[in-house]
Amino acid sequence: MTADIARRHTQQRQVVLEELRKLTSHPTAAELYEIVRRRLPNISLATVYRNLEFLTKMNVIQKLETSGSKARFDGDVSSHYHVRCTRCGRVDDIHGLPADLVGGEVSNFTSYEILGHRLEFVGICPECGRRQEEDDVTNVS
Amino acid sequence: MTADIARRHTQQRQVVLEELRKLTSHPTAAELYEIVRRRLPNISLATVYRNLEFLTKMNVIQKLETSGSKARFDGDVSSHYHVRCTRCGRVDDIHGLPADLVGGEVSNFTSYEILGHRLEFVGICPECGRRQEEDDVTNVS
DNA sequence: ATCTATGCAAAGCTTTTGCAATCGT
DNA sequence: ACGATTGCAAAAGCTTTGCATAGAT
Repeated sequence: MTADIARRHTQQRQVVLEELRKLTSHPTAAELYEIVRRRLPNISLATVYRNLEFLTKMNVIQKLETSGSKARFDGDVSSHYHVRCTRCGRVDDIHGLPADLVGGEVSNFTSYEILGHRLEFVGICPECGRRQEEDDVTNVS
Repeated sequence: MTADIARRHTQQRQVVLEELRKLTSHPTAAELYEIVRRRLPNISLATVYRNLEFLTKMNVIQKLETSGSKARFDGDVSSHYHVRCTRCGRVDDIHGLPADLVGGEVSNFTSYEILGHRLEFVGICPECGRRQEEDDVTNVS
């Protein structure tokens, strides 16, 4: 059932995929490039972009383009939602939440043929929340 | 309750707002620029961007940045969801759907402090759907 | 041998910014 | 008069693309 991952099985494509799968941080192309570079110092950013696009089309990874100016990538293609921190931009998975959170009643309110939806939560990550509290204490004057 | 729209009440800002409010098409900055240009031929794209940003901050309009590479703008700030056509990129409002479609149960599944969510539906707009059917007929060979 | 994939550099596209001039108050 | 706003052009930031070379099957 797994899509065949590559027409040409190159080291670059393999390493891009492996490193992405090691991460739960949903990196941008540039972030992943820096990581992959530790194993393949001569790889180019363009190759990372091309492989990320290719793997997305093959449905081996997924591209998260809900908001923000940079696309982020997720090595986990199972359907799940994400939270984005409004302070630091970090993106995390939300596990356990039903993937069909948004019902089919939508079709009654539009003339579009609904194929799906994109949902992303926004909030403050624990780290930024903690930093906030520290600042609050520090700023008492 | 309306935020005061402008510190300086310029013609450019006024026309940008008026033209945006006439549209239900959620134009991009460049699209709106072309429209505004019909009334103010010398306006610059930068001014359109600056005013869209300003009006967004004033909460007079809203910026839709759910997906796609270009931001789109909505002269209607009431909270409502949108559908995006995967074929032509067009974005329409969905009216009548409860704005709190996505429940608060989310907090049980993440350590983030949840502030809100971005939800956008994707599908095929009536026009593209019709075009599809025509093509299907045409392509019978 | 063939044809995809890569690296590099350049280009593309959307958005932002520096600056001097202009306009609103 | 003062300072926000404008127009222009340049810059910035992310992503894509052309092209010759290298590499996979």
